[in-house]
Amino acid sequence: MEDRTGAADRIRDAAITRFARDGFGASVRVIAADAQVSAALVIHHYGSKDALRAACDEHVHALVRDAKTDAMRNASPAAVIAQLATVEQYADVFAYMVRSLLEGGEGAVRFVDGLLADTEQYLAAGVEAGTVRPSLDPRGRARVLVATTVGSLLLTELDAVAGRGTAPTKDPARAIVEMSHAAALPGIELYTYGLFTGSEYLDAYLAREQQDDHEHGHEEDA
Amino acid sequence: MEDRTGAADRIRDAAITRFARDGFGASVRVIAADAQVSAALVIHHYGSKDALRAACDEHVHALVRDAKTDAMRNASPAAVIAQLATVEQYADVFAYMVRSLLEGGEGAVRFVDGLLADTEQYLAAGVEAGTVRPSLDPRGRARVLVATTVGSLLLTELDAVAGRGTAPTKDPARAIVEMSHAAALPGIELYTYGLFTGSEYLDAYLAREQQDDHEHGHEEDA
DNA sequence: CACGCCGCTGAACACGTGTTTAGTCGGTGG
DNA sequence: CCACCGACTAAACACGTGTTCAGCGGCGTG
Repeated sequence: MEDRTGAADRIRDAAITRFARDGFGASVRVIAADAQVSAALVIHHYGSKDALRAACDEHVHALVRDAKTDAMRNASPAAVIAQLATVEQYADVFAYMVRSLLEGGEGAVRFVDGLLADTEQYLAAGVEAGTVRPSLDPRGRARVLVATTVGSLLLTELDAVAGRGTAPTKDPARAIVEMSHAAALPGIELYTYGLFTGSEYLDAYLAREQQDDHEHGHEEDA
Repeated sequence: MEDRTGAADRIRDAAITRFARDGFGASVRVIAADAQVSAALVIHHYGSKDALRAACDEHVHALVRDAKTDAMRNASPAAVIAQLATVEQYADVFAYMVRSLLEGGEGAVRFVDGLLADTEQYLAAGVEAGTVRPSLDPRGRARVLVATTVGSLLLTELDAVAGRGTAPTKDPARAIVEMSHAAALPGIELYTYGLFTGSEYLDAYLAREQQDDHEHGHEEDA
C-alpha cells in the first residue's frame, strides 16, 4: 500500500536527523540531499516545510510515547531518558527532542508536559511506598526536578559548543549519557541529604509567605 | 569624543532588544528600523551582522559582570538573577542572556561559567559557615544547581510558548521572576530535607561505582 | 496497446537576506 | 572659501530560501 521506495519516510527521517543536528533553520534542499531526492519532492509529499516539521514532530512524539509506555514500568523517568538515549535506534529521535526543547516548539511543550506528569506520578508512587518524602507542593517539586533534567541537557549542549567534553557537538545522544553519569553522584547526594544543614531557610520562607498572605490577601486561584 | 547622536550605541541597544525577543535570526533591516537608521549604517558601524552580535555579547557581558560584582556580596547567585531581572534597566540585558543561553553562543558559555564559579564559591562559603552540607563532588553539585536554574528558565520560556503563565511570551524578564517565585518553595524544601527518606539510593550508587572502578580500571584523568 | 496516474525531477520564480556602492549632507580644519 | 572627512542613506547586488511549474518515465488498468 505504501510507496515501494519509501521516499516519503526517508525524507522524514532525514529531516529529523538534520533538524536535530542543525536546528529547524536547516534548508529543505539539504534535507532533500540527505534523503537523496530533489527538493521539489519534499514539498510534493509534505506540502510545505512547516508541514514537514509537523510530521516530524508527530512521528517523534509517537515514538517517544511508545518507548515510554514500554519502559515506564521498569525505571524512573530519568533512567528512561538515559536508556532512550543509549539505544542506537532512538538516538536521532532523542536529539530531535533536545533540539525541539531548545527552540521551543509545540513538540517540546508536549514532551515536558509528559515528563512532568510522569515525574509527578512517579514521585507520588515513591511517597506512597515510603521511599520519597512527601512535599508541600508535589507539582512544584516535579517541576524543579524536570527543570534540573532539561537544564543539565542545556549545560551539556553548551559544553559541546565550548569544545569541552567528549562529544564534539555532533552527537547529543551520547552527550546526555555522559551528562547523566557526571550529574548522578551530586544529584543523588543532593536528593538524599538535601543541601542545607538545618531548616532555617525553609522556616524563614514559610514564615515570610504566611506574612505576605496576610498583607495583601490571596491573589492566586486555581 | 563620541558621536553626538550616539547612533552606534542606539543600534547596539536595539539589536540587544531585538535579538532577545526574536532570536539571533532577526534581520539587520529590522534592527536598523528599531534604531531608526538605515540598514547600511549598521554595517558601516559594525562591519557585519556577526560583528554586531559580538559587540552585543561583549556589552551584555560587561553589564552583567558589573552588576554581579555589585550585588555579589549581598545575596546568593539565584537571588542575584531574580534581582537582575527585576531591575527595569537590566530587563533587556537579562532577556538577551536567556536568548543567548537557548541558542548557545559564546556569551552563554561565559555566562554559565561565571554562574558556575559563583555558585561553587558560594556553596563553599556556606559549607565553611556550616549552613551548607559538604559534598563528595562540590563542582558537580554546583553544576546540578546551575542546571536547575537554567532549566527553570527554559521551562518558563516553554510555558510562555504554550500560552500558559502570566507572561505573554514577550517579557522573559518578568517570566523569570514568576518562575523563581513558583519554584522557591519546592526548591527550598528539596534543599532542606532532600528527596529520599533514606540513604539507600546513595549507598547503592557508591557501591556500584566502587565496583565499576575495580572492573575496568580508571579511565578518567585530569 | 493506450491511457492516465503518480513518483519524481530540473529549472524557474518570488522573496528576504547580508552586504556593497555611489553619493549626499553637514561640520571642521587649512 | 575650499577641501576634506565621516555619519548617513537609497539603490542595487549576490545569494539562499521555500515554493511552483512543466514535463519525464514507469507502472497498473481500461
